[in-house]
Amino acid sequence: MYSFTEENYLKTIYKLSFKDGSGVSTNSIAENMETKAASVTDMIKKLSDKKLLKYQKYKGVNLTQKGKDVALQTIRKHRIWEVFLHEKLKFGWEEVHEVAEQLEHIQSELLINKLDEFLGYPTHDPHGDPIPGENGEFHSNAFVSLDTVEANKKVILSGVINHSVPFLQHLKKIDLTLGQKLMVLEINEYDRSLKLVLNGKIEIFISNEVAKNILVK
Amino acid sequence: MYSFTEENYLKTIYKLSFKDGSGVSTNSIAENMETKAASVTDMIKKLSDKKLLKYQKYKGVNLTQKGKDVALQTIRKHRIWEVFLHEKLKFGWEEVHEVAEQLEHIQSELLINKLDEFLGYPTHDPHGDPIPGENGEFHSNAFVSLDTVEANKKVILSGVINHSVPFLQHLKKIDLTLGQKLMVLEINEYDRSLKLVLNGKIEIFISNEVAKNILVK
DNA sequence: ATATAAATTTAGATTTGTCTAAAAATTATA
DNA sequence: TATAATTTTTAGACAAATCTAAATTTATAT
Repeated sequence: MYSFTEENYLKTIYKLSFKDGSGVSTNSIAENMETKAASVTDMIKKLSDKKLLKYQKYKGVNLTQKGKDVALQTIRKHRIWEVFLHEKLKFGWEEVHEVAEQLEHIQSELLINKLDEFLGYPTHDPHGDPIPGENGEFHSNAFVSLDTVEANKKVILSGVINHSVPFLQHLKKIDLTLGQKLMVLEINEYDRSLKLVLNGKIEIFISNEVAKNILVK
Repeated sequence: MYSFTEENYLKTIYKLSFKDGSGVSTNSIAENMETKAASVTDMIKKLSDKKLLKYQKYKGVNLTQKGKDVALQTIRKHRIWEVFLHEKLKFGWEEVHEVAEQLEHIQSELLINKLDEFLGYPTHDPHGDPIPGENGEFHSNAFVSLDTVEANKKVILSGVINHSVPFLQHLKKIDLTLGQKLMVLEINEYDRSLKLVLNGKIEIFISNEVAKNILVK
């Protein structure tokens, strides 16, 4: 239906429309896709012709409903594959993204629906991001970042903001994983670093930088 | 490493080298890949430049060891994915091929090895075709076609020669599946059609045309 | 308000894989 | 063996996605 490249553009524009607001700029897309602005302009014209987005010269782009649907289905496929890689094939959560970037473009409705069923209809991927439903519905999860949690409150690690491999590796190293029960024991006023208790046992320290990028509920 | 298209050419040439013998012809490749002879000539030059095959104008092609390796790894991936689709996602054996044609091009050594482990290192795909090992080793299975089996001999359905969807659907319809225990009860001299016993219970009739395309051990 | 900087688009070229039509080589046939 | 038929290759073109360099538009700063 849509090419590998078209799906990637739509996915990127969809994500940027939250970060950048409406009217996503050519340069912003180019940076995110690691390509040149001229290439983006070309592709935008193509996607505009296909009614996947609205485009006015020099004014940036906005996805149409059709464009959003394609983006959401691609994101859905990506996240379902991530769950498969993590839960069934035991990939680390820092390893799933790269392979899912390829798998998300496999074209087969049947495949993704059967995979979804096989995995027990997961609602979140291994980074805590919600998985859109078949019709694009989102279970928006009201997570808060760990640096806003008050002391002595018990929470569950439910997601990350920073998805980079080094960050995820660091969390793995200090034994922080999704679903982990934890409690903020102490907040250092000076640098807003935290002392945490994991599973009511081990105590660890984390910087504010790390806390800001962890989501809990 | 190699493109989707390059892998498909190598896979096709590899298979044709058994059917057609050495010096696989341009036309033969074109027919099998549903493309034109001129396109094949172009691609052959490219693959030859990359030392994946030996090519002499008007004389057909032969894969180099490097070319065979790529073909075998692609076939390995294809068949492992077929096992996954059939065993875990409950795809019918007539449905697995099409999706596996896409999945076989996902580039990740780690993925295919972890998937292989997850599936318990299968040796054959859902059509009974052997799965090459990581180093391209084949467990060549000495199956025989059902039309050569003598009466009253117990055998196990171990593969098919015809891989077409209609044929596989027909076998499904008459309850013949891989691993099925069966015995030839009677061979009709006139048309060489067979009466079979399945699992020592049900009796069915099959034509010689069907029997020729079933492999047993 | 005008000059300068930054962002965006256009023009023209490149790569990959494909095609059609024509030419050349090979094989089959009379 | 000469001619016909078939196969294969070449030449030239096209679509998708990309790029560089130049031109144009918009934003910013004095």
